[in-house]
Amino acid sequence: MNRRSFHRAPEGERRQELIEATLDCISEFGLKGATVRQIAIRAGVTAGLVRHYFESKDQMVAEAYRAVIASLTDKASKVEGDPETRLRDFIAINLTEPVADSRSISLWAAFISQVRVDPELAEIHREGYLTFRNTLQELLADFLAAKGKPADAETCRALAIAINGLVDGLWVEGCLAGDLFREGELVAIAMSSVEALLGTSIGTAKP
Amino acid sequence: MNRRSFHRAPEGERRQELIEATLDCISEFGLKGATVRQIAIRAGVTAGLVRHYFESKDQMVAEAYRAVIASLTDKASKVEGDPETRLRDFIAINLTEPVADSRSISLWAAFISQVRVDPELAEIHREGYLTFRNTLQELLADFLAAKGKPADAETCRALAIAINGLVDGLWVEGCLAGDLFREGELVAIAMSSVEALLGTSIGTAKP
DNA sequence: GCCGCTATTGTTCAAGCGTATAATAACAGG
DNA sequence: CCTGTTATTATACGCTTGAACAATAGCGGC
Repeated sequence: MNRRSFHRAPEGERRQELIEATLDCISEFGLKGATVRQIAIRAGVTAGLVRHYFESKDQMVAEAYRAVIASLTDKASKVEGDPETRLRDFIAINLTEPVADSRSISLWAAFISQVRVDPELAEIHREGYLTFRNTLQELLADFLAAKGKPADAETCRALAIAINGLVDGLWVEGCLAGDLFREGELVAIAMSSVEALLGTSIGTAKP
Repeated sequence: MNRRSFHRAPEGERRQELIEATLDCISEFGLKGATVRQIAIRAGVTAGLVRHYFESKDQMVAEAYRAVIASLTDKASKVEGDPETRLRDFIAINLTEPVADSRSISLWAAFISQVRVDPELAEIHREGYLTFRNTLQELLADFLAAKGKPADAETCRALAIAINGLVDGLWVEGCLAGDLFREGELVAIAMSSVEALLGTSIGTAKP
């Protein structure tokens, strides 16, 4: 019986490949369909190797969750330009691909459904949520200041909670039923809604 | 070896008990922790009985999902009174217990994570979502008409999408991190946000 | 060019899974 | 009180799972 040939992956690369394969399996087959064997097949290795890189399957899943959070928040946290542009980009990024697609929400939901079961996942979630909301809150404070609008901390907090909710909710709607909306419709609705909430144009008015 | 005594449950009751036990297990242990044996223990019966009531475990899970959707939408769809009161109650119901709690979102997320895997669950979800949004859209149309505000179908559609997103998003925030908000804070934020979106008071102004 | 290290393979194991089936306890009707 | 029906239990089966382990192939240092 011939042992199949194999090549050694460069430092750290295998780890990343395994995490990516884990996410592929979770999004395609669900959490319970993401078995060690299935993940190994997807990554093009054998099951035994998983245990060489991760102490347990649970640990690998937790790391995979961190990767999901990062992929969902990285781009939006790096917006640049003047406050108005940053706010607009923040909203648009979160409601268009690749952040808003069915794979993303499958992964997000799979992990959210486990936060009650696994305290480590709960901690990862809370940290990601607060980071996201605080980014938004600073964005809003900068924007309102630039517009010469009064914006005490309490007002900014309430607006950040509301707009965070709005964006998250529209993100869910779009991910789950993208075909029910016209191209760009969700982004347009989000923009005009945020304008209504802030009582100010954010530069999206039609000519 | 003594066979344990048992009693026959009234017609249909067992079915309901099994579905409830299924939901308990999913919320406590996750989808993969909700095994036939665990569910049977929770329901106080033996595993074999499950197959007497359901053709397969998958079928039972699908029925359990229907029960979740119903529990999340039933109360809000039965609001009564004048349009303003109905709109206010609709919002408040969705953002307070028992609709908004950590068990609800665990269940919701567990099923959402499977809509890509199981077409039957996807169908159940879509139906529930559209029903919910249409209820809200009619609520808005009635409310705006009562206020003497112009409200063509397209405007109502956009408002329903936005407010649905807002309520869903705040629901998620509240379910996952209820301790980060003050008592009634999310409802208050939702009310003032909806007022801003509609450009009208909905009777929540402070004296 | 050999040697040691380790990344990778292939195999095995006990536990738990969903399902199938036979035995039996409870109940309804005559 | 007996009898037929069926809801329920108990047990078994084949399969998959996460994990453990020994064997080995590839690679860096000498």
